[in-house]
Amino acid sequence: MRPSIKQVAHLAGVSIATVSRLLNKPGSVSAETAEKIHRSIAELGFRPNFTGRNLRAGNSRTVGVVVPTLSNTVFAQCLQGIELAARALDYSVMFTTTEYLPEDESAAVELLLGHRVDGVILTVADAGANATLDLLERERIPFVLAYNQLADAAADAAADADAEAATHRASVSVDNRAAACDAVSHLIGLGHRRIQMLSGRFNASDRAMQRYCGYLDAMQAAGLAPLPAIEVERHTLTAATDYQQMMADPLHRPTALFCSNDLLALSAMRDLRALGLQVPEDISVMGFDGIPVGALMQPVLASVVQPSEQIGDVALRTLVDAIERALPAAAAAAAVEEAPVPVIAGVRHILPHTLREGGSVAPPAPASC
Amino acid sequence: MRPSIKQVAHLAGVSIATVSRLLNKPGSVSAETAEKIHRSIAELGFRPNFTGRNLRAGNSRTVGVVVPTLSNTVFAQCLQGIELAARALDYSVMFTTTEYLPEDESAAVELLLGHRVDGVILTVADAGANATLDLLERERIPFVLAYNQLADAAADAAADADAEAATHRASVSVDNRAAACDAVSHLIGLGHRRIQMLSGRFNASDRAMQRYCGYLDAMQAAGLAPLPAIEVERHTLTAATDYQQMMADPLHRPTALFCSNDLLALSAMRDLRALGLQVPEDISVMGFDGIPVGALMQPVLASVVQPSEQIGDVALRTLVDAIERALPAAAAAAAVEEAPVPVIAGVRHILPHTLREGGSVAPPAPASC
DNA sequence: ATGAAAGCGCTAACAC
DNA sequence: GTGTTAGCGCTTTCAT
Repeated sequence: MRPSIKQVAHLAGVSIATVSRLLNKPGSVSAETAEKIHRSIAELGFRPNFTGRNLRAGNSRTVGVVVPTLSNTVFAQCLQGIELAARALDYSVMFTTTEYLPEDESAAVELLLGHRVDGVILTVADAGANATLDLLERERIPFVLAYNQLADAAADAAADADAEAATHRASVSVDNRAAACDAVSHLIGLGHRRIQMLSGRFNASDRAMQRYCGYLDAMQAAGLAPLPAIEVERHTLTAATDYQQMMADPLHRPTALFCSNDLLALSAMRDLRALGLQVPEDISVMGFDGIPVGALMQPVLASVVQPSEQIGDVALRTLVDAIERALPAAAAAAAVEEAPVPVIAGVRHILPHTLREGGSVAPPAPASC
Repeated sequence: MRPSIKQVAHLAGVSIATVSRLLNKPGSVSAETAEKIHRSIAELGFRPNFTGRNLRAGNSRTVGVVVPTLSNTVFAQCLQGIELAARALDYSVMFTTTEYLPEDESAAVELLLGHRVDGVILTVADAGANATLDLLERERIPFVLAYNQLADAAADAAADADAEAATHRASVSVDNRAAACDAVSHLIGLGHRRIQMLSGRFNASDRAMQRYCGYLDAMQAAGLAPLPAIEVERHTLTAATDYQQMMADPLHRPTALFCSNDLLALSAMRDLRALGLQVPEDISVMGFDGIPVGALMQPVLASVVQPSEQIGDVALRTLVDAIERALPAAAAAAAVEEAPVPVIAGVRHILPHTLREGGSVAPPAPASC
């Protein structure tokens, strides 16, 4: 076994309480005993065991993170932001993936709960009706959604009583609908009229639907006929033959594609090339996410840039805020035998998005208009 | 406070030991008590507290992961592989980043050690002489290196006594030197003779140096004059004016660039375009890593493909092997008052690399030969 | 300033 | 099959 506070105390000839005190508030022990203890610690190579500390304290200074996958740069960057911020605040990060499987969301959270994380940051398939979030709420574990964008309080109030709870939930995201609307409006401004949205599965990502709404907003505002979105699985279109046929027809082919994420946009560009189409000459492609490699490509992928690392950073700081605000509250509540309310009251961070212009987007060819 | 095994026992009218038994080996309690206990668990929403379990058991079923950054897809994929494998084996993952700062490596590991992780997977700047690895070894915490490639046992034996220790260390990687040699040989086979290596800082990544050695191997085997590598910071070359001058000169300009990683290759291609050079017509570019987006680009980025997710998978399984092999050993050793040896004896996994051909590489223009 | 002791949640002997 | 008890490493009253 590794040396514990006990061996240190023994070697230094003091009680374990004194060692603990030195570790926590060094001011409260005399200089000479401190000296002795420090020597013992060094000699034994003692390192405080967080497990013991956590058990005693009832908190772990650890947050759990649940994202769909790390294959999408967006989530990797977000996790990066979370980790950086966590380290700065002296928190540790326990990390899990769901592979976009809603049933894995609960399993992941259950595991984190078993580890007694102090809070959770997650990106779920659908933040609207989500058993995992209900679980978190029931357990009164602070959590913050990343990328999932909660409906605003006004909308909630108009809805039924269930929505009430959602009002208290926290999320950090861009305004997906407005951002998508901006992107599509940009295409319209360039002269495009037949704009097709290509989207990840709506049931795998509520953002996809929000972005489609933004597409509808822009089309309708311009008096254009919106098209139904094409939902695509696994970022490859090669199997979608109906889609290929549409693209093959120069008369009905859209002049611009708006993709619900950059991976999709990149794959689409690859597929379009395979079909013999040039971007942007034959068709423009606009992405969403603004992943860094998009800017290295030729042509540069035009895209809505989300501040992913910042989303992680803000999510973590919001979460820690809630955790630490809950601490005194919990103590007070315990005194009156009442459940604490560590849920985060309606913090809906909307971070600014930007439009990255790029060579993948250009005015439509005159013939197409 | 959350319900503990104690409240469950009380509500069910049994002792805490019985509850614990039901949780661990359900066979050992009678059907009716099991029923009662299950009801109490459900009623209270009880969830076993790993902290208590870990404190008692002395292990945490948690592994620590330390990588330089998540901004590089390679590490994100690796972490993905680790997480998947960990979940399958019922382990949790605690994750940290070093931002390529060697001094952060130790800090990260110290923190993980405080959490009493059962083992660590890490990618360090330099696996050769590394205080962090020495610490891990001293603490007898199993660890596995990912991407860092340990020198082989034969080389160690020839070296001094210090190298002995390294023999027992585990690593999972491709054969960086051979892979780089393959890549450069491919370029040579295409007719290139002036091949320039562009590399990340040697002191930030020992792989960079190993890959440079592979470059040297290939050049020398072909009887060509190797060029010193150009070390580049932060994946952008715009500041390196001497480099720009070299590129501007069509006579002395290399006909091919071999980059120590794909991000660098992509940045280089962007910079070459800015200089008015065409890839591959004016110059070929070969990368290393085989990040997925490379295959979506036009031209496709030719690259050495590392199986990053598999590296993570193998690293985790190797680690867990070592952890669980160490358990009985530790118990036995404790009996005879001797230190256990959970270090992993010289497991050097070399995973196969492949060469992804792509349009970024072509034979040199006749004039350049 | 320091020590003694209780207890956080859990498991594993050891009784019965 | 079940209960009693000790103890994992730590913090924190409460004494002194």
